[in-house]
Amino acid sequence: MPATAPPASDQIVLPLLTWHQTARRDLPWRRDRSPYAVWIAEVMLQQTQTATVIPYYEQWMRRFPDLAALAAASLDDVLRAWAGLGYYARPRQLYRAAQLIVARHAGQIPAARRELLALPGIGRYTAGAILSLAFGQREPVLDGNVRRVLCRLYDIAADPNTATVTKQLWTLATELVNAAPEGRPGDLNEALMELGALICTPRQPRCAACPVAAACLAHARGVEADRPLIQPTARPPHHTVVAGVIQDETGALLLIRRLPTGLLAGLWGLPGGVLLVGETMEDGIRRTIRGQIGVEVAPTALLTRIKHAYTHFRITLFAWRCQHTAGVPQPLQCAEVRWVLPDALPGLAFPATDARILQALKAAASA
DNA sequence: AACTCGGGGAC
DNA sequence: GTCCCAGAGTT
Repeated sequence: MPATAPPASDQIVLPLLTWHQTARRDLPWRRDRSPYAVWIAEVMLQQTQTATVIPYYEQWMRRFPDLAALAAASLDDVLRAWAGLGYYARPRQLYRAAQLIVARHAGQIPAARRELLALPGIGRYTAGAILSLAFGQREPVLDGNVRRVLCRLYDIAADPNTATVTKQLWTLATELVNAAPEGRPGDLNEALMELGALICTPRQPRCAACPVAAACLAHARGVEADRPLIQPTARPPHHTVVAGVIQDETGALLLIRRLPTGLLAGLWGLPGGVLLVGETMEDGIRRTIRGQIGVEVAPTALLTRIKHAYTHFRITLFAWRCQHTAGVPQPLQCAEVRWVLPDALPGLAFPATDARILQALKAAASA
């Protein structure tokens, strides 16, 4: 009997919990439901897929096994553990929050929604996840998975990212967690997310295996493939970026540390920048490096070319070997500049692009 | 409400 | 190539 009306919470909660008991994946952060473990995992999982997070999470928990270890670390340690995972405001906020928890909450992660939301990097979703998964509280979560699941179950035909629909979805998520049996709000929230990850997927949802297909309004209407409604997105701009690989006679590399705000904040990298329209790569290298660290260089040979997509633009990055011809490096448009021997590179946090250039350099040196 | 902020898995 | 992921903060 296909659904003809929006499902009642009771039609969803028990089938979902029963399904979840056997379908639930064994993920590293599910073996430890301590507030610290949940917090770290949830922040790492923000806009980041499970498979990407797993190795970072395991390494992080070895390096910073509890909140005291994180609070006692240096920001550089924290950024290095995060390097390559993206959205680098996250580790900075995690670190700041750890210090605040020590100062305000005697080192214990607070179990109150208001206090969690007051911490940097913890928004409505992450607060709900910590409160329900670690503390067993009846608080809802709404992430990308739950958003999609709810848009299908209730056949919400409007743009799901508007404020109106988002509010509606939070209300639905609240109703569902309120209908969970005593002591099961965390399981219910996890089951909703797990359903979105395993069954109610963005493309080709596995409705035949879905425990709540009978209650799903979009499925009954045959429109599950069109929920949630997607709106066309503009193509992001493209930039050409140049970077200089500058080595002195000892083999040391000239590296910069990025400013503490903005893109890739606080991470290390090669000097360089975005090419102007019509500018040659050689001119661009000389100009950007002069402005960034006040030295004159002469590009000699192209080392490698890398294509990379950021959130709002794409780049093609050309890394050139350069001769340092004049000037003492100084941090004009960066936080720091330093000559670094190859052995010391593992001690610095690099974004993915710079890590790839350094890998190419290492490969060329050993060839 | 619009914009910023990475990187990669899956198709 | 495209879509989108256990989102949060700023303007």
